[in-house]
Amino acid sequence: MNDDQLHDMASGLHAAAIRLLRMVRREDRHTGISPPRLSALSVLVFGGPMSLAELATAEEVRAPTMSRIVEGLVKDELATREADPDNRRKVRIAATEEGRRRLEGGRERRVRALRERLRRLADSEQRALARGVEVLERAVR
Amino acid sequence: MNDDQLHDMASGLHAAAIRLLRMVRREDRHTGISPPRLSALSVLVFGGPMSLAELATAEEVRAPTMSRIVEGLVKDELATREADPDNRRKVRIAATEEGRRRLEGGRERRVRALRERLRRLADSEQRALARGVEVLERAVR
DNA sequence: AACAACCATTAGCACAGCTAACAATAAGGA
DNA sequence: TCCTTATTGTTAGCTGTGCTAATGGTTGTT
Repeated sequence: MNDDQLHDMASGLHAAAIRLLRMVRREDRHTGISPPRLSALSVLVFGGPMSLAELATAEEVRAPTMSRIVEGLVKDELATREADPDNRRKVRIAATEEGRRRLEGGRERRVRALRERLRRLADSEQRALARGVEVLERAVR
Repeated sequence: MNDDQLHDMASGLHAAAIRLLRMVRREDRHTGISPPRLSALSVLVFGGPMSLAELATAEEVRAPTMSRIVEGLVKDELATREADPDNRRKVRIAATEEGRRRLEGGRERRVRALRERLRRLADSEQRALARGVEVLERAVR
C-alpha cells in the first residue's frame, strides 16, 4: 500500500480505537476503582510484581504521580508494597488476590460489551475483522 | 463465529486498542493542550458548535466538569462561548481557527506515528488490516 | 401570575498530573 | 576506609479534572 492509503487507514483506525475505548470504558464504573488506579493495577496483574520506576514508565507517568496511585491501591488492599530485599532503595509492588479479582471482573465486563457489538456483524465481516485484529496485535507490540 | 471466538477476538482487539492509543498519545505533548481539553476540542472541531450539555454528554463527563474545561479552552483562545440567541439559557461553544489548527496538527502527528508502525507490515498484512478497519469503523459507530 | 423544568455556573471536595527538594541507599574512586 | 556521586522513592506544593450539591437565570405550563 502507498503512503496515502496507509495514512487513511491509520486515520480510520485511530478514530475507531478512540470510539471503541470510550464505549467500553463506561463499564468501569462498576469496579469502584478510578481509571488511573485501574490501569496501574492492570499492569501489575499482567506484568507481575515490579518497582515503582518500572510501573511509572509503563504508565507513562512520573514517579511522584505513581507513588500516590500505589498509595491508593495499597490503602484499598488491591496491591502490596514492600522493600526489595536485594536493593533496599527499591520497592516491590504487587497486585493482591482481591486486586486481581476486581480487575478481571472489570476487564470481563469491557470485553463482553465489545463482544455484543461484534456479534451484530455478518459472519464474513467477523472473519475479516478477526484477521485484521491478528495483524494489529503484532503491529502495536 | 461462535461466542468463544467472538470473546477472544474482542479481548485481543481491546488490548490492541489500549496499546495503540497509549502509543500515539505521546505525540500530544507537542500541542501544549491537556488531554481533556484536546478531546473536547476534537468534538467541537468534528461535530461543530454545540451547547455545554451536548459537549458534556459527548465526553461522558458532568456539566460542571465540562464548564471548566471550556473555560480553559476559551482562556487560551482555542474556543469561543456565547449565549444562544434562541434560548438564552444555553451557550453556544465553538472552536476557533487557532483551535482547529492546533487540534489538526496534533491529530496529524498521531496519525503519522501510527502510519509509520503500519508501514512495517507486509503488504498482505496491510490489506488484511485495511479490510478489518472498515468493518471496525461500522461496528463502533 | 405562580410554579415547575431546564441550563449553566459556583462552591467545595478528592484525586491525578507535574517540578523541585529531600532522605535513604548503593556504587565507586581517592 | 571515607568521601563523593548516582539511584530510588517520597514529600511538598502547585494546577487541572472529576464528582455532588446548591444557586441564578431563563423558559414553559397551568
